[in-house]
Amino acid sequence: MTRVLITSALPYINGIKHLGNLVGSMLPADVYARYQRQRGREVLCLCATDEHGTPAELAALEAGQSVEDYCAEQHEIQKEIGAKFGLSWDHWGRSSNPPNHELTQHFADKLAENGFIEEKTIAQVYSIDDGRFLPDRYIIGTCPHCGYDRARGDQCENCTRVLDPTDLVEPRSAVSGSSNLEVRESKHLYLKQSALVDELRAWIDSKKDWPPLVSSIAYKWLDEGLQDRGITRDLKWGIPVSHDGKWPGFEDKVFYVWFDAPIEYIACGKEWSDAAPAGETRDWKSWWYGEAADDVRYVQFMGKDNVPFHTVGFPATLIGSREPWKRVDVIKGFNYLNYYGGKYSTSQKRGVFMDQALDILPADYWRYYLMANAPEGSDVSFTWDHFATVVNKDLADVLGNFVNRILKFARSRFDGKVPEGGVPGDNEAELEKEVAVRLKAYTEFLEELQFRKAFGELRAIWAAGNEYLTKAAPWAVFKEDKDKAAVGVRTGINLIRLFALLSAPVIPATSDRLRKALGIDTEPLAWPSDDIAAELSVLKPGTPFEVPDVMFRKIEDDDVAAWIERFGGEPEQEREPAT
RNA sequence: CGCGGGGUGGAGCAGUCCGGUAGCUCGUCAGGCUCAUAACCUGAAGGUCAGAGGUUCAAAUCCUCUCCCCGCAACCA
Repeated sequence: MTRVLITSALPYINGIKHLGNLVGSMLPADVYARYQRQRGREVLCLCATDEHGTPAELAALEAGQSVEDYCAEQHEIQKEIGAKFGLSWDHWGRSSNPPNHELTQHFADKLAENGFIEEKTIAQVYSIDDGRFLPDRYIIGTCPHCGYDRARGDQCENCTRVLDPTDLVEPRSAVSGSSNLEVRESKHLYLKQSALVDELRAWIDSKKDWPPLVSSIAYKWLDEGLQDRGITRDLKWGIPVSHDGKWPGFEDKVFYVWFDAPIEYIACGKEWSDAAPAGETRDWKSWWYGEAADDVRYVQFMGKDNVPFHTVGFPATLIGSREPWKRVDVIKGFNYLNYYGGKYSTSQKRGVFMDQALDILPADYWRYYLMANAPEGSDVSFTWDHFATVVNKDLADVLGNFVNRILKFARSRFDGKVPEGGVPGDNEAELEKEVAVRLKAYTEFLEELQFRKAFGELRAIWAAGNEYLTKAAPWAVFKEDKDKAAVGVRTGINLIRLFALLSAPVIPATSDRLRKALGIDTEPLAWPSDDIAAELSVLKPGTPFEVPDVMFRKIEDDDVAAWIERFGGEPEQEREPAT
């Protein structure tokens, strides 16, 4: 049987992620993993914190902690929030853990053996007062073109011109503000991506089924000519370049975060193996290496900003190792979720972060909204109005209310048990037909990773339940034909079971509640067969059920107003004067 | 000419690869039902598919040009 290996772009350690990060990588990876598990496939879903790099060091500095303590703490915080969101990864790793050290150094060694590593000496800005080399963006000064006094060393945000740090007038450190800077020579390792262009192109050419967003970004990089890429940095926190007597002279350097972060996908597998409970054997290498991994289908999820590193950078590392490491089969890239058309901004208190979201409403509200409106085709704007509309209509009115209306009626007229009597007729046949068609489409869309369309079908299946109930109208036929009413109610309750199964990948907690109400929460969570008639008669007459509390509460106008107040909404627009 | 994505009824989107009377959700209006979270079901109104030109019996869909929005532009992750 095919095994499915799933990784999500690693969230950076620097603080709690916002909803854009969530919907672009971790959440779809989880939804897909849950779906595949439910299909009975063997799934390994991995994620980890990406902990190296300058921002981590600076965040630790600001927090007054050592970078080790800071990362350890943030790792746990993100773990907890991920769990609360129902993210069901099989292992939650750290790019700073020993397996990644070993593997990253291993890849560097292999690349060097195969002639893909080159040493170059480059000039970099060093801040004497900060005691560190500064990446371009951490140097600020006056733009020589437009005079903007807070231009960054890589680009002026005001006039958008690309800059070199040495272009800046009166440059200073963005860390301390110190202008005590100097240019120092520093020796670095470069990955000769240029030597791997043909192999990369041949590999990408073979991926006919990649989404346009992904292949176009990949080809763009290849077409523009791949530059060799520095894979080391002058930092203290990271994976040491010098090891086991290799790379003398690099004792003060670590690998660049973008070199070691994707390798953590593999190392995370090893962490997962190492963490196996007593009595359980986990073989990470069978997922990642050689012929043993031939039956593995590897799917990666990420935002579009990450695509180049996964289509070009990381594959170059794997190819250049000349070892048979598993390469990705399908990359699912996402556009951005914006907040009211603008970027999320922590400093301006605009946007919603994962912890705040859960503070407002349970995870399933967010999971459904985000996946049903995932930024697949283009960037998408989050607005509270839209969020409220989707939650109210789809979750509360269509799904939640369906559950409520059928169970309450069944409780008052049929004694809290699935009623017996009667045989399915035309209404049921029509329902089964529609559900069969939509289930097929839903399943195909999930396989194809087309989430918006998939959850459009799921919604339509929920709506078909209401449509059916209106036609069957058990409340109307109850007095003169109790058997007919029994068929309607029995079918309705079985629809709830079906909804619970089909909805589990996206709203797992709700699915649990529904299955608990029907007393089937201890059964394994399977995917329904295409025999809908059979699926709708699984719960036999006499089966007891409970009426759960309201499944989804409605979002009121007052809520929306309060959230806009709290998080910031649409920026005040200049109204055109009515002339 | 830096690269990519997008511009479809009031809002959000599908359809564009493989041309053939413009589809979905929300909103609006009307009707039905009254089991249910003022819910659900049915029907209707509303679009010259950013603009211009071209190919064709026929274009949202192919070609050319223009305009607008968003992202990226690789020592930021």
